[in-house]
Amino acid sequence: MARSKEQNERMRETRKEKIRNAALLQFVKQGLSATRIQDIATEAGIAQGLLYHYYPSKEEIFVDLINDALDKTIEASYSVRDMETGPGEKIRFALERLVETIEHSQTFLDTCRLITQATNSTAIPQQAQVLIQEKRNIPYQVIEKIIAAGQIEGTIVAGDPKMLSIFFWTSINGLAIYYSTNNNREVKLDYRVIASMFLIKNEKEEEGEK
Amino acid sequence: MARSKEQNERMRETRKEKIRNAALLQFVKQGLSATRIQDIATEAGIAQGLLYHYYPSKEEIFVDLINDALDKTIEASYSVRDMETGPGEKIRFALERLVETIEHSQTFLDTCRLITQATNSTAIPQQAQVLIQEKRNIPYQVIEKIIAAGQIEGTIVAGDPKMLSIFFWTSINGLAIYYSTNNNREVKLDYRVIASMFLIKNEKEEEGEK
DNA sequence: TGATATATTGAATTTATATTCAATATATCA
DNA sequence: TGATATATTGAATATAAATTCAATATATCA
Repeated sequence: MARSKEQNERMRETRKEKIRNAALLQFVKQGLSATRIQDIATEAGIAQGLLYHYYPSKEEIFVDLINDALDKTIEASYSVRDMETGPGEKIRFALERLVETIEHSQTFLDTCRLITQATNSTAIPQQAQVLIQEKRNIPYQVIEKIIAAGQIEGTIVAGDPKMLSIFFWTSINGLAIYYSTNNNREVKLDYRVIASMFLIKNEKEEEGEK
Repeated sequence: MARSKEQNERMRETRKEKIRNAALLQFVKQGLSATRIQDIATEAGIAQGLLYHYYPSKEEIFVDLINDALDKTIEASYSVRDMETGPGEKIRFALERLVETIEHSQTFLDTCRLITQATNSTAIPQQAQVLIQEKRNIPYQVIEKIIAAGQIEGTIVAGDPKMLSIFFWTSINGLAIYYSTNNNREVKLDYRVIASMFLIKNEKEEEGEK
């Protein structure tokens, strides 16, 4: 016998992650189809042959990445849902954090780009399509419920919660997509502009700003 | 001599347009790289060989399509700029029309998707990259100016006009991208939700709605 | 240290797609 | 109608990328 089983497993997983990171970079820049195995291998600093010891194809890497990306957005929406505050404050806080994240986290932008890319293409693996089908709507549903609760609470504007949830996520996603190619450091984003679509204006707070 | 020159030119242009339409459909569904010449030819109902009589490559078609798409969005923003109303009303009207168009025009959704795809990929022809560089920001600048004028007029909220213009277009684009794969007919979109990010609330109008 | 399992490479092969091209069809005008 | 230019096809060829594989390197444990 040579190496211990667990040690091997760990090394293997580390290397796979290195490959996934390299692939993510390339997929986000070029898209799945335009990315060649060679591109991923070069980015990861390995020979293309080695890649096949870890993944049978670039499509399999894509499936792993899409799964991770979808889980991340679902987790983020759950952490908002589980906050110990009222629904209005949840929406305010979530938008504040999301806008901040768009400005500062390249990983978040990559995640948004990958999901948008996958959602808008039929040229992706069957497995990825299934994952999107299963998971994509969860964040929309989570926000929809918070908005409905906020309307009862009296802190969120009237209107179909489904529609408001669509506006919530499409604004954030549109912004992330834009920022991923225009890292516009001259402009500081104010999340309260987006928040004003959802939150009923509080007279006192408005006074405070002036 | 066989056929008249002009007649030939017209026929040629008609056929080229048929090919462009087929290519647009495929590019929007699969992206540039995943679309094969054969896909476009089949969609257009011709043999692949014939395609080369009209375009030297799929990349050339893509450049034509991107140019058209960019010109369309620029034209749309100019028509808003040239309206005979105050800036606040321009923004309100533009959003009303844009949301309506998202709900009803597949062509508009395709245009948004194509531009987003091109803007978010380095795997597109050099020429397309140049066109995007040159033309992409024009609609942002047009809306920025209207917003700045609206702030002076007193109908548009305070805040960096550049930032507000980014929120304007990224919200619309995010919505269009979402709608192009989720033609959610159960939900009727209300443009006033987006408008509330930009327009100062008019007490009288609000009363009217209740 | 040597036996063994796994990692790693890059060239050889396979497969997919783009591109060319010879053959044929069709439309127009004299 | 026949001469001519252009349209059209699909098979032949070229090109690019994916995949395999034999050769070699490296790490671990007895």
